[in-house]
Amino acid sequence: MDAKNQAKYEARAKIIKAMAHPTRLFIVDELARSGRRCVCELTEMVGVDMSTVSRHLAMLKNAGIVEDEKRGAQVYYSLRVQCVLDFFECVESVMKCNLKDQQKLLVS
Amino acid sequence: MDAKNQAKYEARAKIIKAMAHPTRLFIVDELARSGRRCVCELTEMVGVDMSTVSRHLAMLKNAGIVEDEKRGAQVYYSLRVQCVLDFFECVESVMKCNLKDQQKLLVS
DNA sequence: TGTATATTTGGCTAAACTAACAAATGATGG
DNA sequence: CCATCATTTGTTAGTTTAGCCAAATATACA
Repeated sequence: MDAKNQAKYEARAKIIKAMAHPTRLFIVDELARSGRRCVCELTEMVGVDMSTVSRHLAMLKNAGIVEDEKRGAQVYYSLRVQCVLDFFECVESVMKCNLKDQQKLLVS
Repeated sequence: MDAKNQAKYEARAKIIKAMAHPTRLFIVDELARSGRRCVCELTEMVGVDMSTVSRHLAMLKNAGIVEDEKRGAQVYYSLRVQCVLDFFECVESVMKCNLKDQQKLLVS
């Protein structure tokens, strides 16, 4: 793999990596469901320190997955690209496929 | 987030994490393009030790993204689920979106 | 102005993770 | 038996990072 390709796949991996954490997945899922949430709301839902949630959101923003909008004292986050939901769909089908194979093993 | 949800998002994250590496992304891309590749072919393309490639493939297999088939001395890998290509498509559109925003910053 | 709330950031620690190579082990084919 | 292909083990070194606390910043409201 040459340097150019290396850089290309590193850039892609960076974006995917931003999704590869349970808390951030939850946040993305919640934003997809509700459209928009402020940090304090997400903090309560997730149940960790607000500074931690803020960091997770900064990662998602840095990757270009979410965007923020200041409204008074609150900062509201929302999805910047809708297609991230395809991620979930695909992950679900992989999991279903894994489950099916495990059942096959049990039967035989 | 309760324990049940925690487990749910951890399982999802595990699958996404398996894709969050440039070499593994390259491999998935290559398998999507060519349909099937043995370890030795991939090793030459990637340009790292064969044992390293084998490990990457084991991770992808463990996540349920690829499957293997033994043919004589070689082991051929192929995609188990086609929808992973949606990942790429989405990542591309996120990157395009990022680029567009950067250009806006330059103009203003 | 002063206080409370919301958010980000710096500092820090512990920990997990992981990629990579080398070497040993297994399996297959000639 | 030897060569090739592949996996596994051991190891190292490096990165990463998630989490909390505390400090800094920003806004709203009394």
